[in-house]
Amino acid sequence: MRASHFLIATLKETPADAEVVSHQLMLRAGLIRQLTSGLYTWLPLGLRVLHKVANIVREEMNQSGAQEILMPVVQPAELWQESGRWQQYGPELLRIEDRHQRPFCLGPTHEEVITDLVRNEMSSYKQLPANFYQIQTKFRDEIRPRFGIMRSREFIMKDAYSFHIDHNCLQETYDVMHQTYCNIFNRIQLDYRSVLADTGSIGGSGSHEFHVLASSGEDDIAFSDTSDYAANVELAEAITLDRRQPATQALAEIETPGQYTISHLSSFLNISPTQTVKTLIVLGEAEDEDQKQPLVALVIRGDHELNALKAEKLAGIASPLSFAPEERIEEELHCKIGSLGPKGLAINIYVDRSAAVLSDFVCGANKHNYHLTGVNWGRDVPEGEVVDIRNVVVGDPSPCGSGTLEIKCGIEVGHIFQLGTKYSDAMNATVLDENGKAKTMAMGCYGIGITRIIAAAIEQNYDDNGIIWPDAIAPFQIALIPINLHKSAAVNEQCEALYKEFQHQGYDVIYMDEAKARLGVMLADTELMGIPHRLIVGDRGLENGTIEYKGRRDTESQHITIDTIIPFVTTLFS
RNA sequence: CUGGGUGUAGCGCAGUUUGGUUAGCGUGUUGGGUUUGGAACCCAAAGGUCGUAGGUUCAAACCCUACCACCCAGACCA
Repeated sequence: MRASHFLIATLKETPADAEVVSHQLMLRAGLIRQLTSGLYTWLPLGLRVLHKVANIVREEMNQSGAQEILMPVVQPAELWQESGRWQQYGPELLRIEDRHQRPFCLGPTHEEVITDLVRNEMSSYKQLPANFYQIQTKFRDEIRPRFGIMRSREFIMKDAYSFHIDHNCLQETYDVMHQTYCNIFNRIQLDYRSVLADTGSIGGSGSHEFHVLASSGEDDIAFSDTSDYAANVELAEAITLDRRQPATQALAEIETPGQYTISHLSSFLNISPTQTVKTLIVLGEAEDEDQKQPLVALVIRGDHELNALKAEKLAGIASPLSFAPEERIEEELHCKIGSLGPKGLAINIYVDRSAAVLSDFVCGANKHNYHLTGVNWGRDVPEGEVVDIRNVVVGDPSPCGSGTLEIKCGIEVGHIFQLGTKYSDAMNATVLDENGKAKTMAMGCYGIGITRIIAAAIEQNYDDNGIIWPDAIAPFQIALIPINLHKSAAVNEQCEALYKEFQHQGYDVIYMDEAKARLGVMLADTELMGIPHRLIVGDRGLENGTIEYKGRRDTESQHITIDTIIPFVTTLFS
């Protein structure tokens, strides 16, 4: 590509409304422009990257045996009513009507459409397993789009859906997809982790997320420092190896005026927050629809955080988890929120494992402005049911049994699920089995955020001068930069020859062929755009028979003799 | 949705407190000239419904009212 025929839309200054690095650099390098909140136009440079990522995903998906299809963005409401999600989905689902006032939606995902297709087209177990995928635009009316392309409303996703006669077959495809995803992220050269994940409202039995590690990530990932174990903090099991010690103190009630938080309380008493517990009151499940939801107490160690996802899975606790209103606590427990404790509570009590091994601890006295010290389970307060309801913290023992946990931020770029029969049941998607009986197919679904990968790759690869693309997804592999093009016939001739040769050999080259462009501008632009390899052709070098090479991450240039430049470039990409 | 912030030239901003002639600066753009190994210099020029609508006033970018858009935090979210 000649720069004279290519929109180089670089910006010298950082646009004011971009906060995270990838968003800033995507705007500055001229990859995207914002149309309105959460909607972006892909400029020529950005689209090149998009295509490279999509092609890698496509190649690996094809390699895995999946078949590419393309489904509509606009979907009829009937299908969503059939699966029940027309009601379940909130305002995130953008609903529209056609000229006949027939209801449609913009697809945030395609389970319904694919299930409808497969139930119509597939009739025998002999056709299974089958895995269909598409690379296509999705629309989710996010409450708050942010971080540019990272969480936009419209985005491009690779989504695949597999169909199986039984769970074993599903597991096999799931494992193949897990490996395929590893292949994809390896090819793009991202620092990523596959982590155990929550299946969320989509249900099913198994799920992994793929996270690119970056400080701007919105998810927290816990890892073992000595094994491969990795899990989303939402899901990571919190283990305690401590044993409860025998009681040594007597129970005492002390006045603690104004001490309503753990940090205030522990500095007031000059103790560690790890010697305290906090009691959180949440809503339970009502026995009848018209009955009030009962209150349930959750007790965790003072320095720990409640994990809502774990808590709402416990028997008798309402999902989604919600804290009890203060009025109900005061009314029914006769105590304000800063002085709660497990002592004498006439409601169900769940105690986190780490809180359950404490002895001689401090907790609220259920009496405004009073706390108890020297508290011991069983002797002073009911034992409660011991469960895992807290977030893991750095230094916790890894649940895999090896090493301790570290926590890093991750950007979710892929997610694979075993759906089971949730959609095939609802939509009656069956095939005949070996006995000629109709059998509901088991399903898996597998997503990759194509556009999000681009932002994630930048978050992981940039410096003060701009983006540093991994070779596999760079918009151009090589920048060819002439010096004094308008004056030097030798430079012109050499560049044209090299440009033709690179094209002939199939390299993506951006030839900075604008006659009057200044060197500094060309260097700054190609660095900002993140072109991984750069060749400079100037009279000075040509006189010595050399061309200058510099890799985007290199600190020094190399002078390569002209007749070895092609083999030299070949070795760069081998 | 709640809270905070911002809307003035393509981009980054000043001017608004205390209303007053022709709305500025940097950068970018166009034309001309001098330059040419890291965003160069000189000259000239184009480019503005001051977010929108209404109001106050002799006079509004500036004061008042309503609305809209975008950004940030939270909540929410396969």
